Amino acid sequence: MMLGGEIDFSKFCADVYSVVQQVPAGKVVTYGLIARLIGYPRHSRLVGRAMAITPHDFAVPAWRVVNAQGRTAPIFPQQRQMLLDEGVTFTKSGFVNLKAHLWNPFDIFPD
DNA sequence: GAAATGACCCTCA
DNA sequence: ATGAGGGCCATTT
Repeated sequence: MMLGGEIDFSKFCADVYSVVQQVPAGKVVTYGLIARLIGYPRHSRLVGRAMAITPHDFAVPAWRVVNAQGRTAPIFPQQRQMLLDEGVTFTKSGFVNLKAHLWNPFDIFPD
């Protein structure tokens, strides 16, 4: 059983991955947004930890996860090119253009 | 148990 | 844009 405040990390990871799997090609999602969507609004860092142990296969599109500034992951150098291959645009300074590519989880206004 | 660590987030200068 | 500083919180030293 989970004691107060503690987290079932394996379940947490499963929830994180289930969200990431819903992000379509050409869109990105942020750590903080994922954290809020799965009910752990203050755990953006833990989301990062979950992503760090994601196998580099195609089951979970980990490359579509960036931080709130549009920065790509420090330990994942290929990420930028992979996003470019999907048509994601970057600013001159190397940040993802979130205004254009941040995924809307509610899909109120489909593209 | 204290201190350091990290794919984070925010504000301000 | 860049950097500093504070806040955050589970995990690992």
